[in-house]
Amino acid sequence: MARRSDHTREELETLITDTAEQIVSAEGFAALTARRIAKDIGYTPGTLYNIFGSMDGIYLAVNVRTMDKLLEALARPESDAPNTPLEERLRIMAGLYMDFAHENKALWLMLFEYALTGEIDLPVWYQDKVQTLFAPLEDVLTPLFTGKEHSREHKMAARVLWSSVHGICLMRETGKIPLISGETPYAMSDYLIENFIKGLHDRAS
Amino acid sequence: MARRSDHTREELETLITDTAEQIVSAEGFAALTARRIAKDIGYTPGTLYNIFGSMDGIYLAVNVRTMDKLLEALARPESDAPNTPLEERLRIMAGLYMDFAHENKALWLMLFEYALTGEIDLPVWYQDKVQTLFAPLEDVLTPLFTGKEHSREHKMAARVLWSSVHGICLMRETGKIPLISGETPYAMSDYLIENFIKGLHDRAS
DNA sequence: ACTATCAATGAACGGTGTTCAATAACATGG
DNA sequence: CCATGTTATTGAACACCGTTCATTGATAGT
Repeated sequence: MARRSDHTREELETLITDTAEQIVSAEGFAALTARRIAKDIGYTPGTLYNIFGSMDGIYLAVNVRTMDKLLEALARPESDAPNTPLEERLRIMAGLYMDFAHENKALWLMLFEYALTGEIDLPVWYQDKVQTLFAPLEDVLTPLFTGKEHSREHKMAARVLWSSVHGICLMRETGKIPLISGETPYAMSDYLIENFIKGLHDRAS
Repeated sequence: MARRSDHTREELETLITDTAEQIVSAEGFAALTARRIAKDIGYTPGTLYNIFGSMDGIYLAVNVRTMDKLLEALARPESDAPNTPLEERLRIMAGLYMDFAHENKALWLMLFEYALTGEIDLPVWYQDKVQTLFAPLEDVLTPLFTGKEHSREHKMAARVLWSSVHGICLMRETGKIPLISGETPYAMSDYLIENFIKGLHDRAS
């Protein structure tokens, strides 16, 4: 039996989450099992259930961490240089998103595999976390939507753009919806942003 | 033992696919197991493996059928009325897509759950089937891209629009990426199409 | 040192996809 | 009509899965 005070409850939480994250990164979501995590940390599955209640709890913990990393990636300074045109800021941000998804493929896919699989409602704190993902995009779009009467449209534009880039990203990472030969997802997202923003400007004038 | 000539091999194929489709429709992808299908059709799991080799084969068979039904739905006459402006045709088609996803939620989700889960490459005939899904959208966009030099852009526009509507649709059906309160996915897709097409027209002029 | 607490265990349960020797239903030739 | 060969079908078995829970044993308090 493992020494009872080898780790505090908090230490175990992060130890389990760390290990889970590493397994997914290296071998994909399918390799993430209770027995595997337990083996890697030198405990037994029961301990995972003391801490997280179920595998779902572990999935959520890993996903929250992935969202944090994603938010960090989107805040990279390139997109914050002053005097950068709005459209280019958007292109950079979309690029950062796609880069992140590509470099953290398994973790990024897990974000949505799990969301799709689960039939039960996600906890509110998790939903709130998801909401925060839109903030960087909304910030970039702010100049286009001054005035309170455009608040709804502002939110909508952010979500529409987000969904769209996400859809393109899914094409690339799953490889199931085939890209056009020779066409990069970056070109596709640029094309989308270019025309969508052009349309938005038309409205303003 | 079931009478050996109760069903031909072909009959068994469709019988299994039918049953699998029905189980997913009624109870979701998670309820689709080999033993369950076998029980429903009065055979044993082994028979499924004689016919489809593995559960993957059954997943693919169901998905192909779903894609066929989707293609059929997208070809509904509403979108073919003459003198309909291109933008409205697009809005209708996006609406038909979202309607289909909503009315066949479990089957539609299965299309992507499976694609995400599987690590192995999909068979070519399946990839070809996926390709056909873009055709209706490409057809609608044809007037915007006359001339051979725009062939690539034509394909790209279709895929970008498709991915985008798909992303919005995912928001709605999974409920994980929250929609704005009071904003329908239809409004979002309309907003996307309106501005994207406006941008495309700018280019032309 | 004794005791009460409780983290950790490991066996067990009912499920999964999958394999494969045995079987039984059929088709065929004598 | 029977014997034989073929093969679809079976069901037990394997290695896994998430999850539960009585038992155990390390710890902390007295």
